[in-house]
Parts: sequence; C-alpha cells; structure tokens
Amino acid sequence: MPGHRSHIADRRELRADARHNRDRILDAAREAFATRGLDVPMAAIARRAEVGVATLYRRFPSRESLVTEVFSDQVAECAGAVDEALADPDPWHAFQTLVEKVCAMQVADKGFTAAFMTAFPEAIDFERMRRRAEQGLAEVVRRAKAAGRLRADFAVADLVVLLQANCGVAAMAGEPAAVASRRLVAYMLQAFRAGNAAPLPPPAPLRLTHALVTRS
Amino acid sequence: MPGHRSHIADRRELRADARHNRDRILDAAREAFATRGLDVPMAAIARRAEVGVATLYRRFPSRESLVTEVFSDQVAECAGAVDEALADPDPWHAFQTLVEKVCAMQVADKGFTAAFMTAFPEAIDFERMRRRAEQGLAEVVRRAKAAGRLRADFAVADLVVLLQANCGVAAMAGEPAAVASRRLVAYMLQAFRAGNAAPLPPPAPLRLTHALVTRS
DNA sequence: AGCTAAACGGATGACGCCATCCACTTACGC
DNA sequence: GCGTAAGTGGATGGCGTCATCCGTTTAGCT
Repeated sequence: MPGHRSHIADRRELRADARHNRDRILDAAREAFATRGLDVPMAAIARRAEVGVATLYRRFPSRESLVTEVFSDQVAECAGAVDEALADPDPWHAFQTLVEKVCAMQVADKGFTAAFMTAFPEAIDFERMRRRAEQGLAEVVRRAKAAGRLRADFAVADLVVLLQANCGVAAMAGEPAAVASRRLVAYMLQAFRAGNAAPLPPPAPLRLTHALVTRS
Repeated sequence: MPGHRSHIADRRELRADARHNRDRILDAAREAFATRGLDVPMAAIARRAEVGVATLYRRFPSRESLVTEVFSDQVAECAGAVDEALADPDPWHAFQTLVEKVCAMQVADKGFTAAFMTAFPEAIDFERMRRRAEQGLAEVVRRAKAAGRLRADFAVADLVVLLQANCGVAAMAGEPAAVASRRLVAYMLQAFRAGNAAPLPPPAPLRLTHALVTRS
C-alpha cells in the first residue's frame, strides 16, 4: 500500500506557515481550555489564535483531536508524577506527594481534569496513559499499605473519588479554588493515614474511566 | 394605589386550570432538574408538563423564578436539617448527621446544589434561608468544638469545601455517585474529628455564596 | 346559555455555536 | 521569476435554545 500516512507523520509534512499557525492554535487552545473549561467555542479559540475557523477545523477536525493534542504533554507530566512516586523510597511520602501534585494540576487547569477523566473514545494515547497511571497508582498504594502508613481498607477507587471531589472544588472561582483544594487534600490525606481508622462504608467500584465530568 | 398585587398574592388569584397547569409545570421541572441538572431546556420542561412553552414562560418569566419555586421546599428541608441538628443534645452526632444529610440531598438531586449554591440575585428567599443556615451551621460547629469532638482548627468554610467537593462527586453517573459520596463524607468526617489532628494549610475564606457551580 | 377576560399553545424571529464550502493568497520547488 | 499545490479566512447553512406574539379556547360569573 503506497502513500500510507500515519497520523504521526502528517505533522512533519506541513508547510512552514501552516506549522506556525498550528502552534498558535495549540497555544490559544491551551489557554482557553485552562481558563474557560473544555467546552469553549471553537470560534473563540480561532479568534485568540488569530486564524480563521476553517484553519482550526482543517488542522483538528474534531474538538477531541484538539483536546488530545493540547493535553498530551500534561498527561505525560501526570504519568511522570506517577513514575516519580514509584522511584521514591518512602512509600507514604510518595503517595502523599503524588496525590498533592495531581490535585494541584487539576486546580491549575480546569480543562485538564475533564480531558483526562472524560472517556474520549478516539484518544487512544489517553487510554494507554490512563492504564499505565492506574497500574502505577495501584503499586504506590500497595507499597504505602505494606509500609503500614496507609490504612488497609483504602481502595484505589478512593483516589477517583478524591479526584472527582477535587474537580468539584476546582470549579470554584480562581484563587479560592487553590486554597480550598489544598485544604481538602490535607483533610483527605489525614483520613487516608493508617492508625486512626474508624470503619468506612463500602468503597465505590470505580476505575478512572468511570469518573465522568458532566459534559452535555 | 388600587389593584396593587404582591408577588405572594398572585398565586391565589389564578383560575382553576391555570393553577392546575402551574402544578404540572412544577412537578415536571422538579423531575427534570433532578435528573438532567439545572440547565435543562425550558421546552423540555413544558413538554413533560404537557403544556405549551408560552404557559411556562407566562407563569415563570425567568428560569430563576422557576428554580426558586421548585427548590423552595428543598431549601426549607435543608434549613430543617439545621434546626434538627441544633436540637440534638449530642454535638458531634448533630454535626455528623447534618453533614451526612445535606451531602445525601446533594447527591439525590443534581439541581439542588446548583440552585442552593449559585447566587441568584433575584432569589431573596434563598438568601434569607442561606443566612439562617450559615448561622445555624456556625452554632453547630461551635458546640461540637466546645465538646472537644471537632478539631479546633476546623473552619466553617471547610463545610463549603466539602459541599463543593461532594458536588463534584455528585456529578458522576447515578448510583456510583451515592456510594462515592458516602465514602467521601466518611473520610472527611474522620478527618474533622478531634484527636488525630496534624496541622492543616490555611482555611479558605469562604461563605456559602462563594461556592459557585459553573453555569454557562 | 351567553359573555368576557383569562389562559392556552403553536408559530415565529433572534441568537450562538458547529462545521463546511469556496474564492483568494502564499510558500516553495523548479 | 513563476507555476502550482497547499494553505487561508470569511461567508454560509444547519441546528437547537430562548423568549415573544397572536389567534383560539375555556373557565367562571350573571
């Protein structure tokens, strides 16, 4: 089959100006998603990037493809945080730092959570990353439990609960969101700690995919 | 000034069929808001109520007026929960039960939180109720602290944080939301408890009004 | 029963967003 | 330089929601 072009290669064969505009679009989209959330009008992104709507749609046929591209590095950063936690010799410190880091990312960028949580059928990369994150997370949790620092009845799904909760906090207006999130995370981490553990209601049977952000 | 009609009296002077339709609309709106959230199309409500759109708009000129009317009894129920807590001789039990109850209400009805949290400038009744709830809440917290059951560095604003967090959890799909919420609340209540208190980051300077649900 | 004002509901225009089309412009290999 | 394919952006049609208008129906009083 001649002339087959993978979706990885097509960015190399762009003309110089097209490449430039593509970058402008990505920058604009990044900012727009971060401040206004994931369902900002396409036209607004185009305007901010100072390109026509057509250019935007030509480069990214669907909103999802744009989202995927915009957040790919942030997802990578997220996965990096998991790796970092896995490299940490102190299991509880690893767990705590990971949770804090991810939640802070969530607050810093309104779109990120939605992008990461929402199940985009198209976004294979996300799916792969998500699985990897899930496995890494499970390992971090296992270690923290084994070290006796994390309560035994903690479920990995509880992290999804926290992420979702933090997402709700992140929905608040700018700066209070950060303060509130820190407060929430601090409380939750103390509750996660082994030792002072009163019994809990049954855990939610959730995987990362199950956490849906209400998006029309 | 003759013929002045207060906005309280106008429901009495309705014709029988109008009154009937008004009730149908309220029922339909209640269900629609609970299941689909607060920004369900007006037309959908009208269809469900089997009335024309015009009837809906005539009775409730703005969406807010409809929301106010629909949730007035739920807000009252909420205030009732605060009174109940104030009547409870056990301060911690009062606090715990109140938190659990309100969070459960939040999950049960998607629209409720948004209605209660969102600042509707028009909804004076809500404002009054909210103030009352805030004062009652502060008293419940004060008592629980005085009894030595609630950690001293707990801030009333932390309840706003929890409400907002729980709102995020409530955004999940139907049944998992309830499970996750129970789990979240259980964790948080354990963290709120006095005794096992590690230091916390500074509290968020929030009143109930500051918690905004992102609505368009 | 008959009258009238109140109430009804479908049709309608305005608006915003999506996604595509097409006439014009520009980069880049020759 | 110049030809051409790639690229561009504004205009455009489709869709769904909002909110109002207006011709028709109906409750309720006499």
